[in-house]
Amino acid sequence: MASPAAAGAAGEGRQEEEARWSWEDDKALENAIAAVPYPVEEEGADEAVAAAEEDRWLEAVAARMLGKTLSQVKQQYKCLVEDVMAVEAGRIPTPPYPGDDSSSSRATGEQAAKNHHGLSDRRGGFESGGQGKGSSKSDQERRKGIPWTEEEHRLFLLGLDKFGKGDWRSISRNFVVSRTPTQVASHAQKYFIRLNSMNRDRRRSSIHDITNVNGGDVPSSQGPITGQVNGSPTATIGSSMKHPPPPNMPTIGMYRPPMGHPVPSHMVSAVGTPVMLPPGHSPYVMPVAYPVPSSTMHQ
DNA sequence: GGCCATCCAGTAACAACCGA
DNA sequence: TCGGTTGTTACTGGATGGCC
Repeated sequence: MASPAAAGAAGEGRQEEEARWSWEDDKALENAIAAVPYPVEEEGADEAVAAAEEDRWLEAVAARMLGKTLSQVKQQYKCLVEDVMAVEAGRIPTPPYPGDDSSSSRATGEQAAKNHHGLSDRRGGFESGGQGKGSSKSDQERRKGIPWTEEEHRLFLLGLDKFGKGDWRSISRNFVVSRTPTQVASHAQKYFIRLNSMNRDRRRSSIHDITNVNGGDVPSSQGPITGQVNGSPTATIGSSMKHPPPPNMPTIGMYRPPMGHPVPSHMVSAVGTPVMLPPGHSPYVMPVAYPVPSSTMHQ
């Protein structure tokens, strides 16, 4: 690494600061990005105008970043965008998802999309490994479950918020791309069962205790998967929360920049959230949420 | 319009894992 | 060791689309 002395007086401080961009800083940036609505880009808008809009947006984001300058935020944001675009272009491989042995078969958005192209069902044999109906129990050992990560569960909640209960296919395709619709449905089943039993007595902590994308706990207002939620099929996380997150604690889902905008639509995952990894990890991308270009979305 | 095939979501049962 | 939690699988029934 270049020494601060060699870097020159002007640049060294900045570079040092950037080198110290911590996980907490990333988290703060994520929240800031989520909190500040991205300017709506009008069709046919001048590029200069769009750039100015983005500058203003970045200023607003930077204003929320205590201890970081505008240039630092811009720099970090730029890195973020470049990393994500690099991954999208295939220049950076998506890292294997932790604990997911099968990620090799569905780690990428392309493969995930392929898996979900009407072949995701057991009839279509999406599990090329062959544990569908075709293979008997005796033939194939029962597949060990891959625990859902907190991140996946949050994405699941976001998908639930966006598509509502029942559209597991869309949730799988656009949010939890590392899971099949069947898996999402199964997870949802457990989730709602858990929610239902929450009121009685909570015994052991569970990933299903996370009922919003901020990781907070919300009194159960969800109906069981077997019934509708308060009479509304889409009355789910976020929109229907009894205790919506305060303005200064934006949910990831709130960050929904307009589709097609070059920066946000690339730097964020399909869930509309910047994907963050701890410093030192390269790409700001986790296979679970990336990439799902809008053009590949169906339905 | 009726029939058929396919897709898809929901559900129950099962097995593995884990904590008290 | 036992019971709770979780993920997977098998099965069922409704919805949808194509064909006659």
